[in-house]
Amino acid sequence: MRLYKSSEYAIRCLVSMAHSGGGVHSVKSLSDNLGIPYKFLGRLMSRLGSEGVVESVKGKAGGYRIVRPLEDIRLAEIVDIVEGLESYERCILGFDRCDEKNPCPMHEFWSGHKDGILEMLKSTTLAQLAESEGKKI
Amino acid sequence: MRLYKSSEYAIRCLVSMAHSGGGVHSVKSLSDNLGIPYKFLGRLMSRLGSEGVVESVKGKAGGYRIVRPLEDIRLAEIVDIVEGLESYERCILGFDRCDEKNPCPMHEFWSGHKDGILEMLKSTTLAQLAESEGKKI
DNA sequence: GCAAAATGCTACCCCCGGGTAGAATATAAA
DNA sequence: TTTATATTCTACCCGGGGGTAGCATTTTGC
Ligand code: SF4
Ligand code: SF4
Repeated sequence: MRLYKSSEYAIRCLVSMAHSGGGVHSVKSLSDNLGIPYKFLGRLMSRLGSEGVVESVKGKAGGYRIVRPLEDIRLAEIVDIVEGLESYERCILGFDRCDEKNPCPMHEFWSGHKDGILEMLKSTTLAQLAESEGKKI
Repeated sequence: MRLYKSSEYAIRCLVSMAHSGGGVHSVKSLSDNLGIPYKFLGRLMSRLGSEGVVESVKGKAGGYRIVRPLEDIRLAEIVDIVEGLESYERCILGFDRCDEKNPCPMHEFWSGHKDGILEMLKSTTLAQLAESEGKKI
């Protein structure tokens, strides 16, 4: 019942970058500041780069930079890239092919929360998260 | 963002047993009816037996039987036995030591849903789930 | 008593998320 | 041009959830 660590890392990383302006951040500095394993974060950022969320700057003083507008990057997109959204679109019990006509006994208890969480991921943008100055990342 | 398969199996299995009366159910029949791997379910039921949720009946025509009152068995207890509740008591981002004074930027978005889900697990009993006749398990 | 049918137990296997290591490559600064 | 600093790529290890196999044990029904 939690995001994969990769998703957590990606979100914290992007929020941190957005928070401190649109400059270039090296994986090394991000790794140190956020306490994320260096090599692991490197591979993760590379992935986000190939998906067009960030842009890589090679060579000395290089790193990664967010290119798209912050208002345009939603949590759901990040989670989808890193771990996929399948788990968030179906039920906590993992059943396939569920609808209102053929629910399991838990449906009425679970359905609302599931939809709420997915909606939260889909509606929250990096811009919103970056606004919260002073809060921990 | 879902229960472990073990938790799903345990819940479906217990609901099925509760649904069809308080008799003895063999692992074989449960495995066939619910489509759960036989050996895997056997080990899982053994676990539930040692935790006092069900009782094992050995020998021919043996199996497992729910002993405690259905109103007394809550989903949270089952999940706790099978996979632990730690993941449901902390946040979707996996941070430690969070409080209202030192929130991360996602807190206001996430906190309500997290509490709601845990509360749902804690308040839902097997008796409630067993009531829903005709619904799929 | 004996065989059938059930649980109980141990030892494996596979997959994948998480993490590490190292070398190759690119590039800006000195 | 050299060098330091960065990304990039591949390969590997580890732990745990999920799953399988086999055999021992228990007890009922014949
Ligand atoms: S709670 Fe609803 S969505 Fe989940 S398995 Fe049951 S019927 Fe399907
Ligand atoms: S959302 Fe709240 S509980 Fe979760 S990491 Fe942020 S501050 Fe902590």
